[in-house]
Amino acid sequence: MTAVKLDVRPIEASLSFKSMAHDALKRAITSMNIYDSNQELRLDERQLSADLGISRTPIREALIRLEQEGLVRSVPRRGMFVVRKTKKEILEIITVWAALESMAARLITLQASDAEIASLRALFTDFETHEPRLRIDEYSEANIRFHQSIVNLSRNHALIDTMDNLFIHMRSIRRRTISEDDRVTRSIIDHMNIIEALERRETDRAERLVRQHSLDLAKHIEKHVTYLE
Amino acid sequence: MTAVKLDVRPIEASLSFKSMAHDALKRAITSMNIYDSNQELRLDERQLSADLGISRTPIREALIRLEQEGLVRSVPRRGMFVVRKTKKEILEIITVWAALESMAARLITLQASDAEIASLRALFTDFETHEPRLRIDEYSEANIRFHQSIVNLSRNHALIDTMDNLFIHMRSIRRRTISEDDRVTRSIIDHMNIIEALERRETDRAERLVRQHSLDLAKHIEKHVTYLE
DNA sequence: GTCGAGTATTATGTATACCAGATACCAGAC
DNA sequence: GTCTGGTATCTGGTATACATAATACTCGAC
Repeated sequence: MTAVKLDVRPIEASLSFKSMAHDALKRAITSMNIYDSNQELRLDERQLSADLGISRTPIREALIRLEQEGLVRSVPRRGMFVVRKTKKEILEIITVWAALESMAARLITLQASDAEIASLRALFTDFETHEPRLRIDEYSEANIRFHQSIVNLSRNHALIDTMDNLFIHMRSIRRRTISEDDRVTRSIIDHMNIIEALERRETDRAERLVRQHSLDLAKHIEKHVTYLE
Repeated sequence: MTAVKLDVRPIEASLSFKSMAHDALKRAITSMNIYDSNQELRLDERQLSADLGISRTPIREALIRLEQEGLVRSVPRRGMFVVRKTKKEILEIITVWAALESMAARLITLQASDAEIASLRALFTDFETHEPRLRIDEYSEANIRFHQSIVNLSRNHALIDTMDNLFIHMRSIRRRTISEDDRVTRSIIDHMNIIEALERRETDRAERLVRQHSLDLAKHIEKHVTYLE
């Protein structure tokens, strides 16, 4: 007697309240524009508990994860506060970003397939015929996808995970700065140069271009961004 | 009537059970040699609760932080397990390490004072007259301090924090590999070259040397380390 | 009206209770 | 003896209770 083999998949086991609360809070925090107001943004555990319909325990556990991710800060006996990054901190993050993404570029020239590199170019084909400045939101999204693709193509999970964490703090900034000055044109030129270097497997040049592209953003923010303290 | 100004410091407010449990567990995990046994290393919350003399709540919160740091992994409804990094994961971490430390070297050439750079050289003066291979433990510590100093001199807190996290997983590896082959001699030569480049403010060369030094460690581990799965 | 001490209230930190899933154990069928 | 299914126990996930620090409020002195 032999048992029938049913084609079933494992049940999604990660629906814990803790992780759901984490996702919900993360989304809520990243989508709110924390730099508009100047008030201290305290998170009331009981309030969140009521809003999400679960007890404080999983919410506290979610908040601790958010704290490690740098989205909130715990002040003992006072509560959790949404973190507002200072300009200095943003610049530091971009510097780390530059280090990691330029390493990703190195790895791509050494390990990625031609097809994978070609997929980067595909992200911008839409904008060859249309003026990107007229479709700034779309371009901004393509821009973000470009940078994430570079990281992902590195095939280095430690690097990908570390960048994900930094990315949280950068997304809003990138979207905001892309519409300033003539950064769109500059950005496209940079990207095309980077792709070219990757295609030609010019390891050092690809690394340098990616690093410089990020550090240029840092310079721009340092000089022009005023809404950070 | 004017109030007297007493010279008092803020009371250490971070003596929460949560943070104490975090420290205790972190120390316990990093000091145990997780690669000696092959068993699954599960952490029993109630056991820890009894051992530390506090309730499960702060222990769970400490474990969540450890999970974010990559020291333990939570399996839903099963518990927390001490993470054993695979060889592949260690190599990935070293690659990220290389990216960050080489960026730190860049920053040092651009921003650090001569005195700060000189302090790096001082770490090794003890070993100029004495044969380092005979004092391998001391040299290993100096070696670790050297790398940490480079990171710290970058003055970039985002970078420092990120590296701290990676460092947890590297300390045991570095100590173990330093005694193999003739890596000590190689290591000293590399370090001296790095310091020289920093002193001369040769940004690109310093960056390249630091990166290569780390990637060489990766190559060595890839080729010779067998105790990682 | 302003300041300050004392009190009430609120919210976090911790402990405990409870529930449901996971594991271990046991008994019966074959 | 081996396998299957049932049952007890254990353990993590969540809810709740409680204690103490932090805050808001009140009221009286001046």
